[in-house]
Amino acid sequence: MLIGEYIHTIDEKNRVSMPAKFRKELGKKIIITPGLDSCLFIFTIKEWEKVSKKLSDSENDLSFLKADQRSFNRYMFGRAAEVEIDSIGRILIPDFLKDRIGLKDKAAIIGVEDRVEVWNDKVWSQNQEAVEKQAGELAEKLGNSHSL
Amino acid sequence: MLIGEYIHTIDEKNRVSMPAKFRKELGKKIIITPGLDSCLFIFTIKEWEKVSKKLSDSENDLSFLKADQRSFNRYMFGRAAEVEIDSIGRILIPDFLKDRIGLKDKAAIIGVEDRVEVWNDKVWSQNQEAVEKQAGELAEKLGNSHSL
DNA sequence: TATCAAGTGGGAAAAAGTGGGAAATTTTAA
DNA sequence: TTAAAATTTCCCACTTTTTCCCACTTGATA
Repeated sequence: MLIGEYIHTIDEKNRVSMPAKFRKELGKKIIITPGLDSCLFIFTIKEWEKVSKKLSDSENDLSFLKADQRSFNRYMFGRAAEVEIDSIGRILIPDFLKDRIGLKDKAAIIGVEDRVEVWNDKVWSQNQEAVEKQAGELAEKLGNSHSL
Repeated sequence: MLIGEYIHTIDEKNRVSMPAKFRKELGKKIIITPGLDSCLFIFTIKEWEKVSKKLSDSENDLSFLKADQRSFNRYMFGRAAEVEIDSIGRILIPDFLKDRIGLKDKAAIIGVEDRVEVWNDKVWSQNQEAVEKQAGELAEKLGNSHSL
């Protein structure tokens, strides 16, 4: 399971070290996509196959016939990248994804069960401060809606 | 799987480089057609066969009126072109397709699972900015309909 | 203090993308 | 029908980006 928070440098070549603790589970290749909220999602190939199967949809209709589907697919596939983890554990973050979440200098790399998230470190810490305050409320809300 | 965003130059001879990452999957010949939402669709020959079968199959459940289907098929088939990828990975975009989406200088070339889309780069980025704002909603909407 | 693992930085080689000239082909006009 | 003009195709060369490899730094451990 992927857990924990790591703050790593992003260098001028757009490289970031994956935390050593994540490497085994992630394997050699990963998929990096825009996430929801201002972060990126990193999936293992296996996990991505599950996700993309669900995205590409319904049996044998042509997915491009529905406007909503087109928009969302463009967003998730069009702005995704298959990335290799290099021999010493680094990945390359494509510019278009880096720009999307305002990455520079430092990235917060977060394990969230079966995926990894990448945040601008400042945004991450602000976000956490905010969540901290509501954590109690959130737990109750979730608890009510699907019996946590 | 075709994924990712690439911004490439379109030169005075109407040539554009296919992203190197797409070339293997696309093969030597491709079909380029007008797409939906001010872009062009590029299919592999194989994928095109699937698509055209589904579009022309009267048994399918496209929820189109017949007359509409005819019009749509004229649109997709009538203005499609078979194009070769040259020895260094470039394609030629026919003028009538180029004009249709206002291509000049820079093209955004997008992998969307099993097709490639070609956009005017400005139009693409505006489009994505808009989608970005609704991504959460869209995810929930699609998530409800087929349990993302 | 020596050693090892993890993270960071940078140079050199390779690959990808871009531009343009010349040959081949097609079109146009006499 | 032929020659000139225009367009298309093929090939080469330059520039930029990416990839690969090596080395340094830091911090934890024995």
